[in-house]
Amino acid sequence: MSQIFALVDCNNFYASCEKLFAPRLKNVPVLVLSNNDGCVVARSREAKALGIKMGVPVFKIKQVITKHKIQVFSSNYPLYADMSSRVIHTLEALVPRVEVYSIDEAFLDLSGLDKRFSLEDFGKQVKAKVDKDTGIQVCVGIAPTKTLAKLANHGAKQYPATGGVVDLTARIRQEKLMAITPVEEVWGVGRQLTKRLNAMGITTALDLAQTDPQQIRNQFSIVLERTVHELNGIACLELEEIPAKRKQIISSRSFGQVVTELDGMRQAIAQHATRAAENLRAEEQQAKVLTVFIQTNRFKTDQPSYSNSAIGQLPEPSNDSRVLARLAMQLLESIWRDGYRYNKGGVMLADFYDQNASQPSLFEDMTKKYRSKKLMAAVDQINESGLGTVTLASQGNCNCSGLIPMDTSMRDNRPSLV
DNA sequence: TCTGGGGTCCTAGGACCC
DNA sequence: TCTGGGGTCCTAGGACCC
Repeated sequence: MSQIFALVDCNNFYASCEKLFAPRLKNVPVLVLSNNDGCVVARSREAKALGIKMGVPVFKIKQVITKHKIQVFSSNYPLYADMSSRVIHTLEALVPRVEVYSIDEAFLDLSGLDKRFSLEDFGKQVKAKVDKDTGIQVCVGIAPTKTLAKLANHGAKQYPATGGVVDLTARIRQEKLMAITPVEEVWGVGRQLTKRLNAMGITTALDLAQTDPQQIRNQFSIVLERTVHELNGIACLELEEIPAKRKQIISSRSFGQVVTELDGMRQAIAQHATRAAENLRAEEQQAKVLTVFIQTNRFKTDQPSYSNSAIGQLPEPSNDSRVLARLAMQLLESIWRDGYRYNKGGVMLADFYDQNASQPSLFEDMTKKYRSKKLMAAVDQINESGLGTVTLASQGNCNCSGLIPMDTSMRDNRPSLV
């Protein structure tokens, strides 16, 4: 049986979330900014119409913001995550198989849908139900492959006459849409590939679909070859209901203020190590490899630049904040150089092991391990309870040792941006 | 003054083994 | 005398995604 996928994508998600809770923002251009309010990461329909581009630094569009009285918001991830789960909840009540692809997108499996219904009608029902339940507007793209469903969704967004739903199950419709869609809009084709494809005379999605897959594989990669197949209705990507375990966890951030002293950097890095460890424990995993990196502002060409990273291995996999923070501190010492103006730093964890299936090594102290687990569980519970916050002394704000309260600025569990 | 923060997969090349 | 070649693992870097 051939498959049918639907891609449901929330319109201007973060901006829409902000609008939901402020009726005064109806028909008003809205922007949502990245951490530290650096870049634009979401624009309402009205803001897009003013020509504001995704990812642009705010300071470059100050005048436009003032002139058009654009409403600007710092990002509020807990809100977006909450709205996202409400949307997903609605979708899961409508179809049996849902893949949560990102905070504002989900693939649905429509293969088993009753053939008496038109797919387009079903798409409209989905759209109406999400609107009714959550107030969020979505577009729906329907097609026999994920890549075509993405394309259908793009069409639904691009052309208002579609009513926000495009059914691309018929080949003739696929070709019609592909012929008028630039190749860079295809899922998996980014800036670099676009340059190379254009140079070969491939400018539309249809051009790409009609190129020999073997040639694409030879000149590019197996990834782009799969894209060609998918554009031709041959599914290479399956619906993935159960998210794969993460293989890497990163905690990093641009600093609000430039850091010039090792002490300040120690606090920041300890904080990142702790946050990464929290995320690791939430996954019930342990890490064996930790990387620390620090860098100066790459946009400032008038001051000396420096960026470096150091990788360390633990003798045993761990998700104990204290163990990971200690290693992070050692690694930081090894790459720290005085005399630079640092604006970013972070911690990466890798080489994961299942916390519940780990083999104790010959020399491992099981009592210590058990205590560590109990302590970390208690810390996480307190931190989640909202009763207060417990942290490591190295994270700053106190000169005592052991576990202490800290400020909450970095405690949010932020999902990835759109 | 002011430029995000996560993730994934693939490939190429080197080390090493037999 | 004969100095190969295939497999695997690891890593760095590049490309993509949201």
